Amino acid sequence: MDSTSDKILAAAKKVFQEKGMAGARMQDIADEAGINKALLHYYFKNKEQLFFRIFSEALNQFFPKIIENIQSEKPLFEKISTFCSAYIEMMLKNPYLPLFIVNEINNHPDRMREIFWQGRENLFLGFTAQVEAEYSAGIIKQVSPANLFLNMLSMCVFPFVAKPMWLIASGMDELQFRFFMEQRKTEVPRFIIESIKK
Amino acid sequence: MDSTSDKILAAAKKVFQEKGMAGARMQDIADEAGINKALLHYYFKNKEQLFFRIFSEALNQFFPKIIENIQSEKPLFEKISTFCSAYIEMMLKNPYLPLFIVNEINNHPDRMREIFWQGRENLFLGFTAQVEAEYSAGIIKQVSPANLFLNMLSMCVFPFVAKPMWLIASGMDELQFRFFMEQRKTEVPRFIIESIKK
DNA sequence: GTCTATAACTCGATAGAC
DNA sequence: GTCTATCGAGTTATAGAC
Repeated sequence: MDSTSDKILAAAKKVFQEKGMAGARMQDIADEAGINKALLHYYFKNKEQLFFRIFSEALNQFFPKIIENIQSEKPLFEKISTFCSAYIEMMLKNPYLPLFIVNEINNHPDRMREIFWQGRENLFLGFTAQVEAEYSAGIIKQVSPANLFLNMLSMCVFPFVAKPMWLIASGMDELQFRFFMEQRKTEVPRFIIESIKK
Repeated sequence: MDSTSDKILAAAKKVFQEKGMAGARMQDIADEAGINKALLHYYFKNKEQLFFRIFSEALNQFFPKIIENIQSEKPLFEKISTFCSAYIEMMLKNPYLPLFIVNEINNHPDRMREIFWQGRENLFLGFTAQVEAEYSAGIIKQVSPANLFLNMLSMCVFPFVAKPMWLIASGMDELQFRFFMEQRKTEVPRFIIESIKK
C-alpha cells in the first residue's frame, strides 16, 4: 500500500536528493506528495528529522555494498569487475545519490563520522593484504592499495557527480549518457586491470 | 591594498564555495569580511550578482586550463602527465572549487550551457584525432577517447569532491591527504599510461 | 488524519542618519 | 562609505476546526 507516510518519504527523497538540505522547501515536498505542509509536520516533527531519515537511507544504500565488496573473499580482478558493474548499475538507477551524499557529508562531516564508524575497523586492512598477496603471487604489479581503490571509486562515481557538466562538454544527451555508462561497466574494470596486471 | 570591495570578494568566495548559493547567507559574508550587510549591498546590488561574480571567476579558473591542455600539440603521454599534475596542484590550492562548480552547474545547467559554448566547437575533436593517430603509430592500444579523458578527469577531480568522505573512510588527516595527493600527481599518470601503452 | 489559517522566524534588501 | 534600524517576502512550524 501507499500510505501517506510512504508518499512523504518518496517525495522527500526526490526533493532532498535534487536540491539538498538547504535548497529543499517543505512546500516542494508537500506538493510532490500531494498533501499540505501541516500534514508533513504531523508525520515528521521538522525538516531536520525528515532530512536525516532520507540521508540515512541514502548512506545505507551507498556504503554497505562498497564495504561488503572490498572485504569479500573474491580474487582481485573479479572484485574489481563486480564492484564497477554493481556500482554503476546502482547509480544509473539513483543518479542523484552520489552528489547528494558527497554534499551533505561536506556540510556535516562531524555527524557523518558517528554514523560511519559503527563497529567498523579499518576498512582497507583486508584489501591491502589482498593486493600485497596478489603482488607476491606475481599476478599484479606493485601498486598502492589506497590509490587503486580511489581510482576505481573515482572512475565509477565521478561521471554521475559531474553528469550535467559532462553532458554539456561532450554534447551527449540523456540516452547517450546511459549507453556510455553501460559500456563503462566493463570498460572501467578493463582499464584498471590492464594497468595493474603483470 | 585591501579595499572593502576586495574584502567582500574574498569573503564571498570563501562562503559561496563552502556553502553554495542556497546555503550561503549574506550575513555570513558580511561577518567574514568584517562589515555589515548594508555595506555589502552598497557594493553589490544583490546576492545573485555577487554570486555570479564569484562563480564566473571559478569557472575561468577551472576550465580554460583543461581546454588548453587537451587541445595542445603535446604528445599524449606528456599531455596526460602535465594535465594531472597541473590540475591536482590547482585543486590543492582551491580545494572547494570542484564541488562548488559541479553543484552550481547541477542547479542551473541552462545558464552554464550559455557560458560554456562561447565560440567553442567540439572539445574532443582534436583529442580524438590524436588518440587515433597514436594508436595507428603503434604507441598505444585501442582506447575510447571519451573514456580515456573521463577516466583522467575522474581520478584527478573526484578525490577533492569526495575529500571529507575519503578522510573519514581512510582515516587520513589533512596533512596525510595533502601528501597523498602530491603523490597522485605522478601516480595517476603512471596508472593511466600503464593501462594504454603498447 | 487531514485541512485552513496564521504565528514565529529567517533573511535579503532598503531607508536614512552620520 | 559605513552604520543602525527596519521592512517585507518567503519558510518553517503550530493552533485549531473538521
